[in-house]
Amino acid sequence: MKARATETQRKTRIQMENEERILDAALEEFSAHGFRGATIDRIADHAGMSKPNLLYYFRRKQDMYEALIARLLDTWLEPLRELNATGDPLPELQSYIRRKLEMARDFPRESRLFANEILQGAPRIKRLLETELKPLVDEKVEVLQGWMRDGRINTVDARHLIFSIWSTTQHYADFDTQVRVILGPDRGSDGRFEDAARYLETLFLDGLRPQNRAGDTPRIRTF
Amino acid sequence: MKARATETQRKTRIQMENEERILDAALEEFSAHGFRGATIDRIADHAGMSKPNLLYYFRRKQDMYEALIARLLDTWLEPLRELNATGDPLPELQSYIRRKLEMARDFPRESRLFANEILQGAPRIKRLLETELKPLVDEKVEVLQGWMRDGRINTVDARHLIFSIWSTTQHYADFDTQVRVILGPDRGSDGRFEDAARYLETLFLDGLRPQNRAGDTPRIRTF
DNA sequence: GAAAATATTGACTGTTTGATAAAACTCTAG
DNA sequence: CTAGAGTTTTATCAAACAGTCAATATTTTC
Repeated sequence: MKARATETQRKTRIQMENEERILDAALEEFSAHGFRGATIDRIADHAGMSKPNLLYYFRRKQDMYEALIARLLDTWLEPLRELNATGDPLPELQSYIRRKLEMARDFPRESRLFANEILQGAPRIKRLLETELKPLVDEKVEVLQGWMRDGRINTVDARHLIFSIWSTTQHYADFDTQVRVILGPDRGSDGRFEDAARYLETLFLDGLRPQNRAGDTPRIRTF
Repeated sequence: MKARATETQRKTRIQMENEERILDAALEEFSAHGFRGATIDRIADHAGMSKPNLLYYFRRKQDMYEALIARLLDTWLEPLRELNATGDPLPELQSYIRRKLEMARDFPRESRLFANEILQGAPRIKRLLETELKPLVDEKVEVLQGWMRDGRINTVDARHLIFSIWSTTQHYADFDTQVRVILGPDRGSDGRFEDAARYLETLFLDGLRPQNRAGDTPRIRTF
């Protein structure tokens, strides 16, 4: 057996296939039960593989978890990275929100994995948050504050603005169960996310105060 | 020994004290690790009590969990219950947001316990959500829609509005670790929550679009 | 203050869990 | 085809785990 750790990139077909299957199963379990709540047995089961066989590819439970976290964080920050300082502020923010919402729709397990980790105090990724997440946020906060100074968006606390975009969008992945209970079965997943996108657009652009700007047609009461 | 389950309410001093200590320790563990990740040993440790002694008061792990959930949900829904149909819409919503934010500040462990449960698919409280949470939300959605019909608040999807209030406020409890990393140590807990309250007020009332309503003084560019 | 009710403990059980060792099997490059 | 690398399985282990039980200690009640 060759040491897989040292020989970077020399991976068998079987190795690639199995690691993929394992990580998918691990994502399922970790995102549903957290690190401590997930078990190697269940992950192996879910991957259709014996436990020792799984442990041949990932020697420790934590190795799977770390592999998942590593590939996650990069994808996770991509939408924020794309926030373009030279673009128009409102459309930029709108498409940031849309991209985050799409990630919640398309990668709910990843979102829940991340939520689980933070919820439990981020013991395994706090360092990463400080070195990867914080600098990126600081950079984008500068961009937002520039827009505010120029009067191109309302003046608010930029960091809290980012928090509110994260929380509102990720809510649809992390609290999916609750969302379904409240919304009922009428509208499928696509409908839910369309409604959410429409709502969030209004919230972030205009808020809840009744809109009576110049140029608006007066609201008509229907009885 | 008398059966404690049948004789409702006849509780010893020691019983009340110990159940309190146990539930506090259980809250600590469950909120940090989820149901499966928490262990009776650690809860007993944290409560300064032997495991068999703890199990004398709560025969099964699940009993502690259910006791916590039961007392939680009622408190949790109180702010929404207080939303007053006959009040002024914007102040009513503002104080709902403020109350939710105060709960995130004062009961972060409860918030995380709830988040953990939902995150894991709410296997133990889905029924409760349907019988307690949904009807209340439906009732308040009516109130919000009434306000919208009367043009007293902007017209949006009322259910998603509620989601956004839940997610933005609970974020400060559930994602506390991440929030601290981003905000740094400069501002203490009180400052964080003051800033959050101020920001959320602006977001929900006015959104991000630059405010140029009649009566506003024109923004002055400073170079 | 003694009997009855309640509370606590130590020793234990069966099971699950993370992890290892070595034998057996399978694939693939030459 | 075959030798060796790569893969899978069987058997196993010690620790952690949920939960039980009977014996002991403490508190409450009369």
